Amino acid sequence: MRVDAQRNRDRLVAAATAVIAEQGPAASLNEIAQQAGVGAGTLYRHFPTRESLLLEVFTSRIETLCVRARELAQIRPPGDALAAWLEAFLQHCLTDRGLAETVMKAPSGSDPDCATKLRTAGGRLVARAREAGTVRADVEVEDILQLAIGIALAADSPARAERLLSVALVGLRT
Amino acid sequence: MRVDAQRNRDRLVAAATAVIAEQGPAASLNEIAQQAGVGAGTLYRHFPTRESLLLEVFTSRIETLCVRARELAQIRPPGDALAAWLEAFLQHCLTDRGLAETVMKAPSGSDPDCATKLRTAGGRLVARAREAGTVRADVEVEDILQLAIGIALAADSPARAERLLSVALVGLRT
DNA sequence: CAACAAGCGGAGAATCTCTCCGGATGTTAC
DNA sequence: GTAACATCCGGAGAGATTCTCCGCTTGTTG
Repeated sequence: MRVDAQRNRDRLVAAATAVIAEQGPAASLNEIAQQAGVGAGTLYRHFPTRESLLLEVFTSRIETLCVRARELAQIRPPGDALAAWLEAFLQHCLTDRGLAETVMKAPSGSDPDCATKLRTAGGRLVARAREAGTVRADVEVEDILQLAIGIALAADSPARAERLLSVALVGLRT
Repeated sequence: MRVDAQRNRDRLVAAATAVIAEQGPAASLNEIAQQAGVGAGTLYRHFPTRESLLLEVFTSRIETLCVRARELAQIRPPGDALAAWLEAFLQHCLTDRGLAETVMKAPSGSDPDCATKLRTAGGRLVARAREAGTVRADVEVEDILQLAIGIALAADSPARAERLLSVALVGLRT
């Protein structure tokens, strides 16, 4: 990749991060391009869809969560680790409005595919908890993630989101 | 209200119902107005926001659910009635893409305020179940509705949605 | 049936997404 | 260094959409 292309890409992600933090994930792509000092065409060349841009913006969050999953797996028993990780995931979703939606709608075939990484990281925790007999065996990995995403999407306050997650966790236990 | 105004309103709702069934809840309002044989201004006079139109479109669904809540309250024990009603709610959300979102975002102050009716109807079932000691006492009415809405929003298939609801119901029991 | 109020329509302003291609700018081979 | 090439850029503009505004039409009422 040419250096100017890389620089523009970086600028776009930085501008998108700022604008989205301010206006939410439905912010104008035009404005993002302008803020980045770049033409609209450049934006669309680097990020063909809005989702691909959002995914890039949320990359650092997602990777933080992946790391957290590994940490928790080491310092906590399976059941606790899963619960703590879901809570962290929820926290991030509530902070960055749009993260949950982005992860939900993410296509599974894109290249950096952060959403898939997140699923894998969470999946390990779930698998471990299931082997340890802490969570129901008839529940798939994807179930648990979707439940967390749904809670993040529908809850109208952080307090409620946490309560709903705790309810869901009770339901997940054996 | 003048009779022509009423007629136009009816036409708009009919057209919106058809177009939304075909294109989803993000359908063009222009097209809905055109389909109704009415100017765009007329649409916006009757329904200032997209949400208000969607709410009207989903009115019959919502009222069906309110009726169902009353029926279930009579023929089933409290816990079962609530579970069955939530399942019915989920069914409707999965059928009419956009119902869940509409109910979620509905302003609580509008006049026919179907969303509030739905909350009241569901609320009675929840209250009854709580009095009977079937559901946890520390869970509010709104919690349960938001949980169901979240599941409807995030689930990627009807089968998964039902499984998630069953998990949630376990968590809600005392 | 006149006078008034209520409602209508659709042109148009403002905004947004997304495309296209002439021209500018890195990169590479010599 | 520089010529030749591939890559990338910019932003005008097409097309779509939301929403407003106001002159004109149509019901309603006494």
